[in-house]
Amino acid sequence: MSLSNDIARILMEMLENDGTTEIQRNELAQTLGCVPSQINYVISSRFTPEQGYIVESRRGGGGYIKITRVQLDSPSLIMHMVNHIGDSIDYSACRINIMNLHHGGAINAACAKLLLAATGENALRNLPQPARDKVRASILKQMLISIE
Amino acid sequence: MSLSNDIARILMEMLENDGTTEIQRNELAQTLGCVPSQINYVISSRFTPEQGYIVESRRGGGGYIKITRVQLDSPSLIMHMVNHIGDSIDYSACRINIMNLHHGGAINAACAKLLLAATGENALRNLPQPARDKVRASILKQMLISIE
DNA sequence: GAAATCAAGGTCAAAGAAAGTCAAAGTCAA
DNA sequence: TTGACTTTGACTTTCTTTGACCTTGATTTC
Repeated sequence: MSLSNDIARILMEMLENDGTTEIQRNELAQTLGCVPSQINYVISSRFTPEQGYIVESRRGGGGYIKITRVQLDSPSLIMHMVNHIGDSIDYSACRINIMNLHHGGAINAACAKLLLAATGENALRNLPQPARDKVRASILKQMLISIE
Repeated sequence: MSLSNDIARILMEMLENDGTTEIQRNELAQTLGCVPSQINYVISSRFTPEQGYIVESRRGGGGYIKITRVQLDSPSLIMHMVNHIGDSIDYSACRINIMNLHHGGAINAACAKLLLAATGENALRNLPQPARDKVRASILKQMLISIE
């Protein structure tokens, strides 16, 4: 199998315990005998919000990469939505989706308000159009995945 | 873990009691086995006014460094922050501000998580740099305004 | 009492230690 | 044989560590 798949499998195993893991990129690359940026490739291709992961990192001395699997408890409306957003979404579709989540009981009113504010036309006003809907999709996904 | 994080943790512990502590820089550096200016680095990167600390010091014989956690008050803190964000903000300043609101009791944990997700580097990844920090500022303000 | 000395803390820039980005080159299946 | 996915490595950015030198306040000396 491919190197990327191996790395992905290893990361999955690390996540098995409590759904979270913290690695040193260079160290892991060393033990796997690959180039460090390969780790980034694996993460960006297989540990995305769509696949239910949150990734945080820090550079410099003592730096790290932390991966967290979100626990999809119920047949979650939220994950379903994350997977249907695609890489671009306009304001009205976004709004409708957020409302649906709210009415479906997946998110409360306060949360819905924040989602609407973050993805609204005002917030993204200074972006020209192809970019605006892309960023909106990205923000929406990151926010949804962060809701537990 | 990094030396700086250790020092920060130790200082936090010292603050736990009554929110204030007074250290001798050289002495602390000695017991930690680090160079004295490292203490300054930790303080200037993690105990700033932005993060809710006041630092006072005195040189010369009997010198000291005193750190005080400032008591953050009302949710009008939110409006104050909105007014001081400006039209551009980088990720680390943004994160510090959000944490600050959270620790000050102006927003709860769920809300803080959403703010962090919406303004994080992952969410804004596909924007090039001057735009990224501008959009971040815009999103942050819209979200904060929507809260109260 | 002024000058010298000692005892702190402050500043800054260079070097080091991570992680991130990007594009070129390789692979492989349809 | 083209297009998607992988692999690699050069270069960038961010955060940390270190040390040489500076400033300030207290104490001692003359």
